[in-house]
Amino acid sequence: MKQLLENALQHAVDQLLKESGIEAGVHVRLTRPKQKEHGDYAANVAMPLAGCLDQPPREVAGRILAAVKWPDAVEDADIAGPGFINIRLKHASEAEVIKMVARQGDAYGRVEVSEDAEKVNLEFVSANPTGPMHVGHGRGAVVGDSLGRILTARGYSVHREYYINDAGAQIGVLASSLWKRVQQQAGISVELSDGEYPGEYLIEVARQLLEQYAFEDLNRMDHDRDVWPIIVDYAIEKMMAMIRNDLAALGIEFDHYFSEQTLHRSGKVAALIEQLKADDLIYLGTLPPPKGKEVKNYKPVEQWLFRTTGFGDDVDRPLAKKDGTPTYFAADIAYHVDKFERGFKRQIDIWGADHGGYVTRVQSAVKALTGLDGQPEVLLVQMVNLTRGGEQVKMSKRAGTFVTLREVVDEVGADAVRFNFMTRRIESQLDFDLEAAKQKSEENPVYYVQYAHARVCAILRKAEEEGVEAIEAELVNSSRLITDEEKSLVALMLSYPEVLDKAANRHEAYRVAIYLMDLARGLHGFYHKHRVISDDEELTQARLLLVTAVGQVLCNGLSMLGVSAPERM
RNA sequence: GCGCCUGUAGCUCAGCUGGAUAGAGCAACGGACUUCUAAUCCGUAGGUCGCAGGUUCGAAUCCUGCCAGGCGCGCCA
Repeated sequence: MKQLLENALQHAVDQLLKESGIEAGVHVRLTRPKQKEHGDYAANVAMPLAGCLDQPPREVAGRILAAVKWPDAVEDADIAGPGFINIRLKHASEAEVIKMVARQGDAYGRVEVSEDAEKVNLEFVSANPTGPMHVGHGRGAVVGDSLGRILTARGYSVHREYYINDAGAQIGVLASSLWKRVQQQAGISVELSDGEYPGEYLIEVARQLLEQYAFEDLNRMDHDRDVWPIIVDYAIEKMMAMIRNDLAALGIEFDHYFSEQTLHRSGKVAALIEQLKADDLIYLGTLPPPKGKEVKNYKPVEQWLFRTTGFGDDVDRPLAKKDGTPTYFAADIAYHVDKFERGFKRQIDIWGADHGGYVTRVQSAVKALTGLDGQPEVLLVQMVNLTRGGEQVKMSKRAGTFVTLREVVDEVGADAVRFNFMTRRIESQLDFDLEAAKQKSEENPVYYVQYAHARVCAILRKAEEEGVEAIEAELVNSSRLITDEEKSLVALMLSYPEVLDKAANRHEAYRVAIYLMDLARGLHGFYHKHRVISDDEELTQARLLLVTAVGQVLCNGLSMLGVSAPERM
């Protein structure tokens, strides 16, 4: 509908400009006014146009109105305020949305995936396989998963990937931590060193390892050549199993878990470095000491530096040590280039805010190597502060007092975790209160929305009990829906596809959550003011279809967030 | 010191590719269950949109400077 109106207006505007011999293109954009006296849609084109044409805005608006050919659904349009064009739709045609929802069901709001759908690689979570995920990872996971669902609904071909950092120093630390736990299990007295992973989860892993291998056998083998690979592989496998399991508890799955190791083993990282040398994109140099931050034992060291400054970065970035040992950055580039080679020209990465400093350098490198501009599109998700009853939950990785994502999901439930993480823009830090998340009030909006859905179901059950049989949707007289509450629900449902579209285009999945809270509010308000089932048969049928449609849209929206839509609460 | 993010009601947040009287919820106060679920609803009250300039017919929204908080700043990821 919005699109139709915009086209009609745009046509009139173009014509007007043509007549006046003005080249400048003015783009029509419609908004939904907050005040309903301002109509169903409003356009402000006359204002910017007034400047071009050197005429008062209201006069320009008049000329536009004279020239425009409205679609049938338009009741009337008038000029208001400083020069807004307010458009009113024939209400009956708006209310027909309830039939559209009935026809389309789960598909309402979605667009069909076409053959030539744009391929998008969506990388998220990518937590290091060195321990359990924390709530911060959870936020990224939920945001990424929901965005994936939304993009899919809006016709993109989405490929979900998890990048496993299973190479590098941290993996060595993980393995040595596990080895010590194994030794401890065997009764040998060793202490974890500073920096090794103290979490108890490794004790359990050590136990399992010893069920497969006798300690004596492990101890007899050559430590570096034979035992170490066993320990390393076992540790990574167990950590990833735990992570997948925890993600599954949130209803999150990936198409592909991409191993960093494979990039090294296949020689892609080494080849990348050679290529960069050949292209003169890297050079042996020394970086100045970082400013403002004390670096203990700073020593100027020669490294292979990537010329990212040529692509918009502040300083060149180290890619490998002098001896050629690659840094994680080299693997990271190889990974994104690999995505490109697999045909992904759109890459969306969801990272924690603490990785914000790496956006420019990765984009610079990707641009240098593939020519892609602004890829990957990185969404930085801000931190989560975990509180309980308003008190900060103290966490220390070192002390092992660490609240894991899994513990939080088990305590408050996946639906509450998911919805709460989606109610804020990713740019704002999020206070997640464990007590509030369990409470059943508007402070915990997930129940508010779910309750609205359950309430719809209750009405439909009641109708069935009373022997009221719903007639075919197309036969319903939707023009009976004339109260403010009904109109407001109709308008909200009409805007659902627009909300989804905006959420997809701007990568702002939280919009769906905010929308659902509005729709639920509309439903609750309607419920208290009007009865669905009454003696007026025609009205009953119209309202039954209305609430059925609301229930459907609530359900559709909740599915975008991976949250369930219960029929009873 | 530099970069990114944030600053809107007592609290948590929407509104931010400029538009009409800045919105919700919680908390406060007052009401609504013989009715399709009160996990709900209705009403009252609550604001120098961090501060100061600028651009514009019009600024919470864009630009600049400042203030405050978070994150980050080579050989970890």
